[in-house]
Amino acid sequence: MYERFFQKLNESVDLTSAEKEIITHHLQPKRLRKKQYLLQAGDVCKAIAFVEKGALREYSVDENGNEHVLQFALEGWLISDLYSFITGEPATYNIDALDDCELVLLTKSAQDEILKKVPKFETYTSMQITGAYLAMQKRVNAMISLSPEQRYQNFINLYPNIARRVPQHMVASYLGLSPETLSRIRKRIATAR
Amino acid sequence: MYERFFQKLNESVDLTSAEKEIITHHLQPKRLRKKQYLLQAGDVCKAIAFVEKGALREYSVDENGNEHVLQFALEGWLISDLYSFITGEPATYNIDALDDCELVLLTKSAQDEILKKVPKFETYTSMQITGAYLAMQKRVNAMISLSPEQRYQNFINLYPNIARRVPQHMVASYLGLSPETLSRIRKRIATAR
DNA sequence: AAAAAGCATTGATTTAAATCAATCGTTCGG
DNA sequence: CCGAACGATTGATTTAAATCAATGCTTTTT
Repeated sequence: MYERFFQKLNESVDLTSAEKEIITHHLQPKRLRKKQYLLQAGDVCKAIAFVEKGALREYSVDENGNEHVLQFALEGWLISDLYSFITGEPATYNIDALDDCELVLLTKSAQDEILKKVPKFETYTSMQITGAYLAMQKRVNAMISLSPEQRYQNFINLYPNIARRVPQHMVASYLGLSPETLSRIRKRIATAR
Repeated sequence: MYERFFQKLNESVDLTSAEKEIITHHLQPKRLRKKQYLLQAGDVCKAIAFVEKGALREYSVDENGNEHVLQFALEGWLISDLYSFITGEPATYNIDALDDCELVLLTKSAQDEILKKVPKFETYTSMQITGAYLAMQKRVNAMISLSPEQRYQNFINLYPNIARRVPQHMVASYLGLSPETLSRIRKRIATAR
C-alpha cells in the first residue's frame, strides 16, 4: 500500500522499514470519484493529499464565477491549499478530481506525529516546498516574459503528460488564456510545420 | 551589527546570545552602490542576501533584451537566485541595487555550518521558503484571474512601500504590463474618485 | 551650469486576445 | 439507445493592451 508515496519519499530520504511502518500508521487512504471535491473554498484544508492514482485540479473562482486553474496534480504529486492547511483559515481554493482518484492523506496532526518520531521526514517536506516554490517562480517568469504561444510551448514541454490528460480548456485556464485563443494557438503551431 | 537580520530571525526562532554569536560569525556584510549587480545571469549565485538597508530587484532578460522584474526586495527581505544557489548551476536571473544597499550574505557553506551548530536555524529557513511559495502562488492566481487594474490595486495594497520606492515602470514590469498601460491605469483610478 | 539620461505622461495607431455566436463531434447519463 | 451536456473549433466583432512617437519634467552626470 502507498507504493508511489513511499517511492517518492525514498527519492528524498532513506528510511528503515520500521520508520516506514510508523509513517504508514499515520496516513489514510482516500478514494475520490471523478468530479468530486477534495476541498471546497471556505472549508478548512485538513490534509495534504498525495496522488497515488488519478488527476486533480486546484482552482479559484473569481467575482464573475469564472474558474482559474492554479495547479494540476497527477500521480506522484502533492496537492492542498497550503495556506489553509498551515493556518487553519478557510481555504480560498477548490480542489476536485478530474478522474477517479486514489489519494494518501496526511493531516496536520499526522504530520506533527511523524516529524516527532521520524525527524528525517522534515527533509522530504522542505524539498517538496522548495521545489514547489521554484516551479511557481518559473511560472511567474513565464507569465510576465513569454507570449501566450511561448507559454503554451513551454507548458507542453514541461508537462506533456498533463497536456495529454486534461481538457484543453483547463490548460487554457492554467495559462491565463481563453479556450478559443488556445485552440487558435494550437492551430497556428500545427500548420506552421 | 546585523540588527534587522536578527530582529527578523527572532520572529521565527528563539536564540540564545551564544547561538547568535555563532551565526554572526558565519555571516558577511556587503555594501552595494545603486545600480551595482549583486548577481548576473550566467554566474553562480554564491549567497542568499538579506537586506539590512536599501532596495533591490531580481529580473530576467528575454530574447528581445527586455527586462522583466520577478521580485523586489526591501529592508528585511531575502533575495537570491535560489535554484542557482542550491544546485550550483549558472543563474538565470539578475539582481541589482535600486538604491545604495547594506546586505548580509549567507553562503552555502555558512548555511551548512550554522545548521550543524544551530539546528533551530532550519525553522527560519523553512518558514521563509514557505512564505515565499505562498506569495508566489498568490501572484500566479492574480495573474490568471485579475484584470491589470485589479492587479495593480492588489499590488499597492499588498506592497505600498514598494510602490512608493521603486520607479513605476518597474512596477509595470512586475505586473506584466507596459509602462504606458500602467500610467493610463493610474490615471483612470485617479480620476474615478 | 549645461547637457544628458531617465522617467512619466499623453496621443495615435496597430495588434492580439476576449467575447459572442454557431456548429460539430464525443461522451455521459437516463 | 437517445438526448443532453461537454468540449473543441471556427468565424465575426469588440475591446484592451502594446507599440510607436513626441513632449515635458526631474535627476544625474560632466
